[in-house]
Amino acid sequence: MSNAKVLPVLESDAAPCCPPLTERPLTAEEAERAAAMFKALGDPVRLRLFSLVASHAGGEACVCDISDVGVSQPTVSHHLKKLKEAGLLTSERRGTWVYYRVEPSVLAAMGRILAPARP
Amino acid sequence: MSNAKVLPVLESDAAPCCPPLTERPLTAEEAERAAAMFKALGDPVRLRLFSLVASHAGGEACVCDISDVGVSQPTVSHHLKKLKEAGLLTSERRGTWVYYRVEPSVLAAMGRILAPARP
DNA sequence: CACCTGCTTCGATGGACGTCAAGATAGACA
DNA sequence: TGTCTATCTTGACGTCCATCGAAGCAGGTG
Repeated sequence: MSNAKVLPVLESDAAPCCPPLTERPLTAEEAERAAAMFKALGDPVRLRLFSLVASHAGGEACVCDISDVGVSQPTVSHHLKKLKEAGLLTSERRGTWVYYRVEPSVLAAMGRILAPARP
Repeated sequence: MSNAKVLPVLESDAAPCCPPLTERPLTAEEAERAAAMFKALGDPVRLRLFSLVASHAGGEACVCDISDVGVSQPTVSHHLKKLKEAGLLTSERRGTWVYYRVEPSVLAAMGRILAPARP
């Protein structure tokens, strides 16, 4: 199942990152890139924020929708910035509120990296 | 050593940790468990070690096969222990050498979490 | 039995990270 | 235009983590 629809939206480390972990040993450079994405999801608050945005209707959510993750709003903003820097989210200001959206290509790339050897 | 620190990821390989991120917002408990696995792969050295074991013939490799990741051997052992605590690897001593093997169920669970939305 | 090799554990250090409080900025409404 | 709400940024603090050197333990080999 080759879903090779890679959007060239992101400038840096996005979709064509790495082969599946079960295929070949990653090089140091590949591991650095992939580990940055995994590290972005390695925090419970960030993972929860990401799932909140990813599961929202239309794939986008504003900060006003996320206010019950257990941390203060500046911390939420900080984590959203981290996710945006990792290429997992994109932000857009529509008037008063800022909407965050998931980057489906990056999600697919991470899933491909974790694909088991024999599907 | 004490087995009391093993994360509840491996309690039963039939129970996946969490639903896909794109389906529902994760609860705090689910996010805690899933983030522990992602954090284990959030380090370049660990990710490289994991891919070395996962891509090895038969899905197992001994520490003697991994000696070019750029860190000292104690550090390699430290990271392998972390991966083992996260439930991603299992170790077995066969004579002189210790062999590490991947846990395919956990790999599949992580891939399922990252599965893109399937319309 | 003694030595040697391979792997783990211990203690310490330096850097990175998560968290919050306070200030700054952008848009909306009267 | 002025003010108010909502969000982002900055600075600081405490904690966790990766890394290393040295010591400890297990197993094989002479």
